[in-house]
Amino acid sequence: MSKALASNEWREAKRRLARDSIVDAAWVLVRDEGLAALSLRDLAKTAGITTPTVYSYFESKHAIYDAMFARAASEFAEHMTRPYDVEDPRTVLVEGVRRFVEFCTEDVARYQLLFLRTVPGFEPTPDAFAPSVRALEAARDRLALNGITDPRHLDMWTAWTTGLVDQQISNDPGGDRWSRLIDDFVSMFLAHCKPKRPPAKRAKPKATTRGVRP
Amino acid sequence: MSKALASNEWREAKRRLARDSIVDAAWVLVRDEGLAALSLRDLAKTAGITTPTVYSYFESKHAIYDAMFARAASEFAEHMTRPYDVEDPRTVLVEGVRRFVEFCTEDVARYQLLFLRTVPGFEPTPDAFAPSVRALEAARDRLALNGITDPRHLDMWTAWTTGLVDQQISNDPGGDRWSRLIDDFVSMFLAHCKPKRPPAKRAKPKATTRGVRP
DNA sequence: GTCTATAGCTGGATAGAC
DNA sequence: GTCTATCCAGCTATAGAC
Repeated sequence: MSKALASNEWREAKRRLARDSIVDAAWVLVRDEGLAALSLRDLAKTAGITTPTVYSYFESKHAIYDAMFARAASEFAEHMTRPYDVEDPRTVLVEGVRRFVEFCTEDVARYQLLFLRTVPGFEPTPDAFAPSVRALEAARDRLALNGITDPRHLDMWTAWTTGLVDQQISNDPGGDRWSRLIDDFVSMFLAHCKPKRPPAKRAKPKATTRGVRP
Repeated sequence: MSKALASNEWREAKRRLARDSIVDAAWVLVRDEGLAALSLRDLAKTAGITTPTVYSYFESKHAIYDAMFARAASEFAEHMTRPYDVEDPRTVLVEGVRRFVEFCTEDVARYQLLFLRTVPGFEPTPDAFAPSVRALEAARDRLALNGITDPRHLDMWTAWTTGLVDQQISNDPGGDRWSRLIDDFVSMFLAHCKPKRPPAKRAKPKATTRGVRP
């Protein structure tokens, strides 16, 4: 019976690999055709299979977008929570934004799927979405490291970082007209939001934010 | 001959009206079907005509998007440059952001067309685009009123205002979780960017920005 | 699971009568 | 300018043989 189990595991693994390679192909396609231009015909062709075969791995086109979203979200979480090799809290903050901008600008299609919700009727499933929440929590931690725990301040943080990326991508793609403002922005933010004295320990500074981006 | 001329003008006016009513119908449709969901069949039906008739007013679907863009852009310019009934420079600034948020949140489809460029192969023509530039210049003026003329600061301004709108629409549609942060944001911005003393007159503070949003 | 073949639909755009 | 009728391309998804 252990043999049967092993065989099952083997099957599962193979299936996962096949699914992954379809998702690979999907990303290749959307990166140079645009997110909305994804068609199952092209996808099958790029993946080296046929359309019906795609349906034996995903039950619909939305399921494919969901798998793409899941991968993007976990890449995002991984990219943002990777250890920061600096000790100064302010530098950690700056580095976090830098990573965020880097992540978004290096693959605009991924940015669109993850943050802009531009696909017609698509909503990610909670499972696919989960890693994004982790990334937001990491941002909260980086702010807390600087003594910033007010949820309003976290909202201000997500607002300007998001806007920075947005302007960089929309109005100066490939350049650094906005990304070079990061340091200035962080100074402005800390000057306004950081308590002058190390704050007395508070009971439950836990914030209940619903937003997504770091 | 003056009679012939008048007749021509009449014809032109009638044609403009017909075009306008098609654009009306297009906006009605996209507002509750989504921007990408616009189809010429539905559009014709909503406008009370047939598909070929649409083509006698617009040479392609993109031309319709362009007309929609033109209207949105001029509404935007009008909304942002309407007289500000306050005298305090800071209040003008706050009021400007308020108007911007209001404009974007009151019609998300319009916001998407104007700022998010979410329609596949569509790029607005320069004519359609022109009013947006006017709105950006107005924002620059409002900042100058506060002694802020550094182009970098204008870029920071567009970044955070954009991000504020973006977060408000994406993560709290219909609410005020981000829009209520405007005043706080403006304080932060002025504290960091406003010169402490009225600045000596500079030679050519003229900025050369390419961005779009106020 | 994988294929060939195709159903079934919707899209943008056009021909040609009136 | 406006219609009826239609073309043709693209799409998602499925039936059925192997």
